[in-house]
Parts: sequence; C-alpha cells; structure tokens
Amino acid sequence: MTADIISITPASLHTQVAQRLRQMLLEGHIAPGAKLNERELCALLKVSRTPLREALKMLAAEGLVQLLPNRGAIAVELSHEDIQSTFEVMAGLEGQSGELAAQRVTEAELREIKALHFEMLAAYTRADLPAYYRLNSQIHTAINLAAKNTVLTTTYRQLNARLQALRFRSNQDGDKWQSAVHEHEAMIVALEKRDAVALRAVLIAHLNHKRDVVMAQLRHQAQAPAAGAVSP
Amino acid sequence: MTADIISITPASLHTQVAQRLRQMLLEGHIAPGAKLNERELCALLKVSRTPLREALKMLAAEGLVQLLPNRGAIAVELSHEDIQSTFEVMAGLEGQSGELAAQRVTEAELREIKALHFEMLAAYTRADLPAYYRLNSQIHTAINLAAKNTVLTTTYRQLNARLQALRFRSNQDGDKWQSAVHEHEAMIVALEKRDAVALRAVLIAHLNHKRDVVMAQLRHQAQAPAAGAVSP
DNA sequence: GCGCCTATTTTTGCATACAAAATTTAAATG
DNA sequence: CATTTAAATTTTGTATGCAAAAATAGGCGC
Repeated sequence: MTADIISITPASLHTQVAQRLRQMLLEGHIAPGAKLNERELCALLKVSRTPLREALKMLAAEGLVQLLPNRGAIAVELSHEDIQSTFEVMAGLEGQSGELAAQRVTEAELREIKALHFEMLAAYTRADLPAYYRLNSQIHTAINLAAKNTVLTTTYRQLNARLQALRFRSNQDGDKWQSAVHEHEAMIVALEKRDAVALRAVLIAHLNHKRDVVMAQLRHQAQAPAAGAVSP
Repeated sequence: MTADIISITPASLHTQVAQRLRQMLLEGHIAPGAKLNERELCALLKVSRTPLREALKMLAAEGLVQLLPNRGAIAVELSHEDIQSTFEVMAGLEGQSGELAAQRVTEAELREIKALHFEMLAAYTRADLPAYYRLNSQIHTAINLAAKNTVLTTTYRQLNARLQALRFRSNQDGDKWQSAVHEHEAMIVALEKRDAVALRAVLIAHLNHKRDVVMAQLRHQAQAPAAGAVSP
C-alpha cells in the first residue's frame, strides 16, 4: 500500500532514521527497556532532533518503542503476558498464512520453499544455529508471502519484529530442535499437497511449541538473573 | 502495554492531535484520498507544525494516512485488493477472538453481550440503522475483549479503523440484514455453549458475508461514480 | 488556441531556539 | 550519617525559521 510508490528520491530522513533504529532494536544493539536518549541518538545518527522524534513516533505506533510522557522513549519491554498474547496472535496469523498459502502458492514459490527447507536441513545437520535461524525465518516469510495478502504480511512482520526485539536466541535442546525440524517436514508435505487444513494445523502447533520453549526459558531466566547484575 | 502508565498529565500535544485526526478520519470529516495540508490543520487544531507532523507519522504507522515523500500526507485510500486483504485478515482475527472468547468469557461478560444483542434486535426491529451499527460494533468489540488478549485487541482495532475510515455505511438490503442478525443469534448460542469451534466458524462466515456486501457495493459504486463529480 | 517552459508562490522537510518538566546534584537540617 | 529539600543541569516538548522541493501561474513560441 505504501511500497507501490516508486521511490526515486532517496527516502526522507525520518524514514531512514526509523529504519536504522528498527534495525538496532531488532539486532539487539538497543536492549529492551533501554532508554532512548534523543541527544545521544542524534549524535550517533547525525541528524537533528526533528526527524529523530518523528521516527520515534513511528516506532511507537509499530509497538517497538514505548513513549513515556515527558520522559522520552524506551525500547519496548514486553511482560510475560504480552509475549504470550503476541505468540497467540502470531499463531493465528501463521495458521492463516498457511491456509491461504496452500491455496495460492505457485509452483515457483513451492520450489523455492523446498530449496530453503533443504538448506535449513543442512544447517541443522551442521548444528549451525545462526544459519538455521536465518533459513527458518526465510521459510516462514516465504509461506507468508505465498498467501498473497499484503495486510497479512505487514501485520505478521510487525508482530514478529516485536518478538525479535526480545532476542531470545532460544538455545533449544536437541529434542525440541529435532521436533521443530519434523514439523517443518510436515509443512512441506502439506504445502505440496495443497492441504490448507493440515498446513494451518502444523503451523499453529509449530508456533505453540516455539511459544512453550520461549516461555519456559523466560521463567528460567527470571529465577536466575544475569550474572553481572548482582552486586557491584 | 502503554495503558498501564497512570497518566496524570493531560497527554502530550502530539497525542491529542493524533487522537483528533484519527477521529476525523474515522468519522469521515476527512475523506479517503484527501490531502492533509499542514498549515490548514495547524490552524484548525491550533498547534504548531511540530506536534502535527509527529501525529501524522503515528497515523502513517497505523495505516490511516499515507506519506508521500516531499508531498505530505493523504488520508488512506485502499484499493479493492487492499480492502479484500484487510477483510481476510479481519476474518481471521474475529475467528480467533471468538475461539478464545468462548474459552475465556466470564458470566458477567456473557450477560452484557446478551444484553447488547437484545438492544441490537430492538434497533433492527425499528430499522434504526445508526443504532444497529453502533450496537453491532459494540458486540464485536465485547467478544474481542472477552478473548483477553491485548495484542489481539490492538491489532483488531487498528485494522478495523482502516475499514471504518472508508465509511461504507453499507445500506444492506433487508435480506442481507436479516441473515446478519441470524448470524448474531448463532454467535450468542455458541458463546453460551462455550463452543469455540462454532463461534469461530460463525464469526468468520459473518465477516465473509460482510466482505461480500461491501465488495459488491464497491463494484457498484465504481460503475456509477458520485453524482456531483461529472461536469461543473 | 494549445502546449511548453520559466518565474513565483506555496508547501514540505529539517534545523534550531526557547519553555517546561524531570533528573541530578549538592547542601542543609535533624 | 541519613533524609529531605532546593538549586543546577539535563532532557523532553513545542514553536519558529530557513532551505529545498513541488505546485501554480504566467508568458512565450508555435
């Protein structure tokens, strides 16, 4: 809806700033809960406060930062309940993505998804976690795109971004990892068969398992807080 | 996630401006596709350009306005495809709302929803369209709230706002109206039985019908454009 | 009369300046 | 020495000013 404007112009400053900040939040260069000092960020990004503040307002509307009246902005810090809720909605969106993708996926898209799947298996076999995560994410994105619904895509992206900003590179144990891979196998099968109901079910189950892993990890973290944070 | 900050302060100017603009867009005081002139709006709202522009950036992130680089902002104008996509996602969200609401609705909530339902029947009987729409919307909102998922609620609200901004007070004919009311009856039954599957199904069907009505109306409108727009 | 090019005006985008609020620091009191 | 309070400093919020881009108007040639 916005993407179809052919941008010859090199994008306004506030847009660029928003993009940079978004990236910093997602890549963990700004930790959840961290205060976003305007002066600092202006210096870092070499822009004045006006475009920076405009970018912050956009990120706030996206749910990546939280505005505290008269106290500036902080990187979002989701409560356990927020995370649970987000996963719940994400599961619904993934399910719908799958349902629609099964009906609308083209041959070319299917081939590409299968290729990504095999690449992911390679990463799994090598226990290359970063590559695995990257490919995993690419597959889910590809399925989402195959659903051919721009609103679904933007909504999905937005919620996914919030979760990514939390940066729990869930060091899932071998068992969980293996079953995740099995679920991915089932996805491919369902997609090949254009079985909307099955793909929906697999994706929802997959995300629920991911949620369980993350929530368990969070509970664990809560009991044993970061090592350096005890006494100075 | 933002609401839990007890706001003693009377909300920053940019927040107020965003709220006013949002209202104007939803109530049709600003038509879809209309240009949002900064000077004009500043004069109207009696604020300087800074908070106004910040508000516009927020509304852009919410998908209510569209930013055209170096050319300001316009009220969103969704293509037929966008509208179709939005309804598709809304259907999924409504379905999930129903599914969760059936599991989580309290007795008090159920009673209130039933009361709203009867009020809506009264409005229907009187053929009081405005009241009917208001109550209809309240019922859907109540079901959504009964699902007890804040992310679902905000996502739902955001997409719903975009559709509302289009302002097709679909003058649905008697037949369609009657079946919409029947669907609402089915919702109440499913909710009372806490039948998640049934409520989900009814809500999805309900929204799909609404989509059909709206899309048909849009096609009709496209063929016979506004009367005053032909020649001066 | 019509299209095209240029000059003017308007409008947007960004930077800066000023005011108000919050935070920090330090002092003063118990 | 802790606690509270008041001043100083920082930080946010809003208004204004200036430059660049776009829209508009006018003039020119054809």
